Parts: sequence; structure tokens; C-alpha cells
Amino acid sequence: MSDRTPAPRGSADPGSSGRGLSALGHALLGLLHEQPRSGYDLCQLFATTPMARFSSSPGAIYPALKQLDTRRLIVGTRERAASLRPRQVYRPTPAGLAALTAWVSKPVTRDEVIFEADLLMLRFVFMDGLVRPAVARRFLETLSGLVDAYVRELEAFLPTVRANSRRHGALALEHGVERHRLLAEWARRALNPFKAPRRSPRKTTRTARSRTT
Amino acid sequence: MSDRTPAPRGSADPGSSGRGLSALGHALLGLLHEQPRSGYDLCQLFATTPMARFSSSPGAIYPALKQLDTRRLIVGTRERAASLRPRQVYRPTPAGLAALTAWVSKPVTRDEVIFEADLLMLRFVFMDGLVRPAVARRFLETLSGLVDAYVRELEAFLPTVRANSRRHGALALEHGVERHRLLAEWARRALNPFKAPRRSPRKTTRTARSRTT
DNA sequence: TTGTACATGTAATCAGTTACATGATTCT
DNA sequence: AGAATCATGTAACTGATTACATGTACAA
Repeated sequence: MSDRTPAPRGSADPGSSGRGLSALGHALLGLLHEQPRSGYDLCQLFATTPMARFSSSPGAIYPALKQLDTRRLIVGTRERAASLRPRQVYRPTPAGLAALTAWVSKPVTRDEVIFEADLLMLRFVFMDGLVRPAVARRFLETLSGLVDAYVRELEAFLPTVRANSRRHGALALEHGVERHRLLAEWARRALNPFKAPRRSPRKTTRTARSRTT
Repeated sequence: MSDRTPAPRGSADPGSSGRGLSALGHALLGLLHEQPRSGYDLCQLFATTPMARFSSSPGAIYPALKQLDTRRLIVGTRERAASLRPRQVYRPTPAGLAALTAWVSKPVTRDEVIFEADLLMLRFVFMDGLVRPAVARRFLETLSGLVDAYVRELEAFLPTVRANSRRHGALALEHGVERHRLLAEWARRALNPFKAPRRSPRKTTRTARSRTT
């Protein structure tokens, strides 16, 4: 097993000054792209939906919003402006959109598969309607390949663990294997719609299928 | 969905002064219980095995060891004492054992299922040979129950997400459901050995089945 | 009028990462 | 002799959590 990539840390990314955004920053950008929201809305979202996995408290969200604002990646429009506590509704700027696009499009790595699988899932979600299908497709293909490889890595430990450890260790590792197998299978399943319409020269019809809301 | 439990933070736990240990502290305690090791050994372990998920750099491990030492939860024996850089091999003290036992035995909560599933797995691993089987059994029973409940929570979001979001959101949520279903099933499977030998007075025979390597 | 939800924020603290410093020992 | 690996640590920084501060709008 190789060591964790150091990651350049502090070089350029589209439309922002300073160094890269935190995971939360990217998550907020994605959520604001889905629809404009206030800080309070975002807190509620994290508190009441499965987005809770990426969690966060007002103490993290408000500073992160301010940072995004400072970097001109989002803009806030004042609602209830007369009031002393106006409600700020944020949305991404073009630069913000670019940063979000760059984030979701960036190549999947082995380390992300192991250490940040949930972030990977979030990137996949925010990809939708933002990048060309080919990008999502490549994402899923790389993902399934890397996960398969990791499954093999884990499996290589099974004999040792079964021999050395007590029973619980083996059970845990087996679960790890199953979990990643499930992920790889999911990725391949998600890939199906991209592969289906190979033949048939007449266009649209099956492309115009996602816009059903 | 309820909000995250605040957690008392800073009250007594067996054999330690000051506040509770970090996740890493507990992980180290567990690994040192498995077998005595040096800081370097621990670094290697995190770098080269699936323990990498709980990761960590020397910059985290050495301070954590020092803290455990200060609190008398581990003791180090000097090896190669003549040398200028003696190798410290640590093992848990009785107080450390007690802290570890308390950690692994502590009741499973919904929040842990959602936010710290991997820590939960680690607790299960370190339980082995440390606590009575009844404790592990209760752990798995609670776990499977809580996971089932969370699956139902997630499923409740499926209709909304399928209606509102684009396709990727639904796919991600579906994967979340599958993943937790797998976990619950795993817990039930792991539970089998605890349940099996109810009847039949002659012992072993069906217990001696896991040692097939 | 009192409490609850709305709404935004700050300050103290904490755990962990990155990057570096230091030197010993063993292999080639 | 030089490289790799063994072995332990420190300092600066980052991002998040906890707990608190502040005040509005509305419903019972």
C-alpha cells in the first residue's frame, strides 16, 4: 500500500485567490448551485437531511460562506433589507461555478476512494447538470476500477488477518471487502445509462429523458 | 432527523485525569493491547495496512502516545537503552485497559452509526478477547437495530429526492441505503455464533469451526 | 407576554496535517 | 561511502466543534 499523496496545497484554482477550498467550501458551492440559499437554509439542510453526513454547525458554515464571498465565488442578495438582521441569499458567481466544475471534474484517486468516499459521492451528485455526461461517465469508470483494485488489496490481507487476529478482526475486514464490492457494483450500475444508447442514428428522444420535473 | 448529541465533554472516565481521549488515543490503546509496539511500529501499521482508514502521521501519533503516557494509560519500556535514540515500546497499564474496555463497551448510538461507522468497527475489533461475549453480542444487536432504523430514515427521503433532484442525487441516496442494509446484514451475520449453541450440552464442535486456516 | 423558530455571527479550543529537524543503524 | 530505513520528535497552520451572543418575527 503506497503512502498518502502530499497534495500540492496552495496553487492556483480557477477564479479564486489564495489556496484551495475546504471540503465544506465545495459542498456549499454545490448546494448553492442546486438552488440559492441562506446560511440558515444550509444549516437546516445539514440538520435535517442525509446531507448531515457532511455535517456542520453554524460555527463552520457562516465563516465558510464569508470566505466564499470574499473570494467572489458566491454573491449574496439581501432579502428583508430594511430589517436589522437581513437574510442573505447566496448563489455561485461564474467563478464559483468554474471552481465547482473543476472540483467535481478532478480525477478520482485511490486515496479518495479510501479516505473520502463520501466526498466522492458528493462530487458525483453535484456533477449532475453541471458537466458533460462524458465527465460523469469517466468518473464512474475510474471509480469502479480503483475500487476493484482496493478490494483486491483488502483481500490480500484476509489470510493474514484470519491467521493472526482474533475473529472480530477478520469479520471487520470482510465487511470492508463487501462494502467496497458494493460500491464498485453501484458504480457499474450507475454507468449503464451512459452505455445503453450506442446504436440508432436519430438523436434526442432518449437524451430528453432527464428533464422530467 | 434529530440533531447531533452534544456529548458531555470533560467528565470522568476510568483511570484518566483530564478530559476524554480522542479517537486516535483509543485506537492506539487498542493496538497496544493487541501487542506492545513502538511509535514507529504504529506509524508503519497505519501506513501499510487497512488500519490506514484511521490514518495518521507521526505528527499525530507521537503526541498522542505522550499524552497516553502522561495519563498513565500506557507505559513504555526502553529498548536499546544505551543508544541516544532508544526505542520505546508501549503497552497499556491496567488503567489503560480499563479505559479501553469502557470505550469499546459504551452503548452504540444513532450518531455513531451515521458519523463514525468506522470507529464503531474499530470498537468491535478491539472488543475481541477483552470483554465478555455478551457485550459484543449486545453491541451487534444494538448496531443492527440502529442501522435498520437509519435505513428507514433514508428510505423516507427516496421519494422526495427522486422527484426533486436530478438523477445523481437519487443514485447516491440509493447507495447510502444499500450500504447501510449491508452493514445491518453483516451485524446479524456476525451475531450468529453468539446465538447458535443454545441447545446441545456437549460443547465445542460447532464453535471450533472458524479456525479453518 | 412568553416562548419558539428564524437568522447571523464570534471566541475558545482542539485534533490533526504538513513539513521539517535530528540522528542512528543497516544494507549495498 | 552513501543510501535507505529505523526512530522520534517539534512548529506552524488549518479546519472544525462547542458554546455562547444577539436580535427579529410570529404564534399561543
